[in-house]
Amino acid sequence: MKDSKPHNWRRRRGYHHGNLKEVLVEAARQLIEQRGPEGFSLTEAARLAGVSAAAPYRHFRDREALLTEVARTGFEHFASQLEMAWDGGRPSPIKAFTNVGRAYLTFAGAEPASYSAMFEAGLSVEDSPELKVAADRAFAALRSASQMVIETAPKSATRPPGDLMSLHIWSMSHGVATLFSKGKPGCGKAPLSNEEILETGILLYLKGLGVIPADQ
Amino acid sequence: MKDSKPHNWRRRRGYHHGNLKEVLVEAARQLIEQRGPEGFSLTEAARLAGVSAAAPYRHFRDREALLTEVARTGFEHFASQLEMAWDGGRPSPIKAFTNVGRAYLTFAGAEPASYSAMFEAGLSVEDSPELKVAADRAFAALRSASQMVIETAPKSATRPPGDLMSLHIWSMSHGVATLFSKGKPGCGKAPLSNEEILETGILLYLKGLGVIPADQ
DNA sequence: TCCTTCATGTTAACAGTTCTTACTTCATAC
DNA sequence: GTATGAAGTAAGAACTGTTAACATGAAGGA
Repeated sequence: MKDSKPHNWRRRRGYHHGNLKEVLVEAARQLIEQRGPEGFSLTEAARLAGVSAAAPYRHFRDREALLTEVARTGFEHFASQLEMAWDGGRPSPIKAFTNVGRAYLTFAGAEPASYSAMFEAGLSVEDSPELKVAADRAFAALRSASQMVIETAPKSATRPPGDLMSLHIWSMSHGVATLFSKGKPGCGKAPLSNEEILETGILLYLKGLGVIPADQ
Repeated sequence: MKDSKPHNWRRRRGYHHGNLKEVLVEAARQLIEQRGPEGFSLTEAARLAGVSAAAPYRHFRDREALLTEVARTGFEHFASQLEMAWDGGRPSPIKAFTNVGRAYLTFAGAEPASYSAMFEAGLSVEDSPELKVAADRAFAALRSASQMVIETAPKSATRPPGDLMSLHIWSMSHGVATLFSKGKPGCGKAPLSNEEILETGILLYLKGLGVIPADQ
């Protein structure tokens, strides 16, 4: 669906499935997209994968373990997208930074199930070291980009630490990504697209930082 | 818990409960706080209210109807808090505006169940007119405050429409409120409190607007 | 004062669904 | 040709939402 290499989706050549683990993760994603992170069932994921209800237990200890795997792979993919968008700050830090913002929304829109497993499923990072590693990688991308943007500001300007700036940007991105979707409480009052809302917001924030001249 | 008048919580003087509807809503809030919006059960809410599993159907058509009521009353309360914090723009629009931001976080922290029913439960505003009314009231508070702040900006500055500004502020507030809590993926990297993160973010945004002098 | 009415409870049951385990069977790699 | 990993089958125990039929008791009119 998003990967270049084909998944052999639901293709089994015999008794053994072959790649049940990946297929279960993908099935879980489909279900989460429909019913939300708490509403998906291990049994139904198995059914969707064309396999018995007990089969998943060969690959996942728990229902929660599958959910965690969805979140983990989501963070991995998320991090890749952000890093790619940042592209080392090319062509310019500011331009690259807005690209990161766009990439954030693109990911949230293209993989809503991953996104909600990552941020709305109530998983704790402390429960799984692998999850923490993947999450940290994504945040590191945001933080290093923020840091580099800040350093382009004139010395006279107020320069908050890169950590803080990345939290600001992250918050606004997350807010835009989760609030303004179909049917959500705040929808309808926005004649603009998510991308436009976030981009104008980031631009104003960057002006406040002094990174962008105020009269632009 | 948050109201001045006592609820007669779980007090029944006979066969009839007296105020079962309110008590069920409050019970649902407790459960949602523990298990999330999708994880609460009508049966368990009834049990918590000290009443049979069928009793709630006298007051709510559905499981979802109860969830909707949690969200609706949440929005009502939310709107009140925001309006109170804004206080007509006193003592100054900027000060009042940061008060609104603080009130936003206070509400999300004090009533996490309401908040998640309002924004993370996947309820559609279109399904219930009453829900829409309550939600609109909250957003109106945010929008009128934004509008008034914008009008204090010098004419030379870029002045986005109040609608757009309120979406920016709402996004950042929602992001801060939902991202940086105990155990959440992004927690731990923040040596600052939610309030500090949001306040510094809003201040930088307002500088970008030209509402606050840049060298402050 | 009594008797009816009716909103509000209760009990009981149906029809699903889920998670999870124990044991069995298959097919592949060594 | 067998060890082993990966599926299937079956079953238990627990929930759930929801409905139907019955019980209660407070309010108000006769």
